Amino acid sequence: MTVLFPMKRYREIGIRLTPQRIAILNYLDGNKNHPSADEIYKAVSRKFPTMSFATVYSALATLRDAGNVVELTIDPMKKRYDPNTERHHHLTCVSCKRVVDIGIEFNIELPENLKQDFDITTHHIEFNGLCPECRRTT
Amino acid sequence: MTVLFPMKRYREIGIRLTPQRIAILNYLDGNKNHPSADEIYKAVSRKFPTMSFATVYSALATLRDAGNVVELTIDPMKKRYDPNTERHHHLTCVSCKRVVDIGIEFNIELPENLKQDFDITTHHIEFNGLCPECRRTT
DNA sequence: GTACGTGCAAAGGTTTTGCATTACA
DNA sequence: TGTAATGCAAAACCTTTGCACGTAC
Repeated sequence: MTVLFPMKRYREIGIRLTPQRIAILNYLDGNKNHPSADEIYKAVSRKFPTMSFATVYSALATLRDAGNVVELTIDPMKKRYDPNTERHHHLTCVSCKRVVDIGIEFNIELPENLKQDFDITTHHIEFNGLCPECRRTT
Repeated sequence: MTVLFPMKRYREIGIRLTPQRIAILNYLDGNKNHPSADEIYKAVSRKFPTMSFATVYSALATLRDAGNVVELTIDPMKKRYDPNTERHHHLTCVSCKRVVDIGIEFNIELPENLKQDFDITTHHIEFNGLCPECRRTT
């Protein structure tokens, strides 16, 4: 089991590195499944039977505030977490319901009158359609 | 109180027009506030004291399936409903938390290799920033 | 040592479900 | 009249909170 994330960096940010948080970070590192808090809890508590929901939620909130995970609002019923903090977009496959990364930078050109009215800092595109796997088998 | 939506159309679609549904449709018609099920319940039950949550939820699910309202997944804690079914985007104001329509058609140009991999049918852009009102007072 | 994280249980908020009753078409 | 919607209550989910205890720094 390799610690793939920069532990030193978390200390610098001021985040206390507890075994539970290390386990969560290890689980999330490179994870492309956009897991929910419950899925993270289930996975991590396999190796950490005493871990509680409250700890997962509080750890995720801390990591979110520190900018180390992104909270996704794609699923209507629960939050999902993405360790990839670089700007990217998501496709929800209407067939298998999976959430797939779309790592393309689109040129969202705002009309001048809109620029004058709104002060837009970020944007996130939610695509719906078929993922490559489902497209092949349909 | 005018019935502003095409009642005949709902009959044609096969949706039964109950007084409760008419009240919900009247409340939603032209509504730009993207209300939650709870807000819809509160507003409609003022005129309809016997109305229950279950009725609101089931009516909204029916209207969503019939394509008459859009279920928005912008708010992490609850679904919001939009009677505007034409394609448009949304800005969540980081200051007042309001959800504002962005009625601009952006040219989301998909790269060729992406087009070959994915079969994308729709997209929805979530903007974050300041709405015109909050921008003025900040 | 101290501030902060953890674990447990309980509560809060949103949505769904089961079932008897009511009413649209 | 028959099928579908309503109303009520309870349950199912997801998330948050309070508090005593434990631990990273």
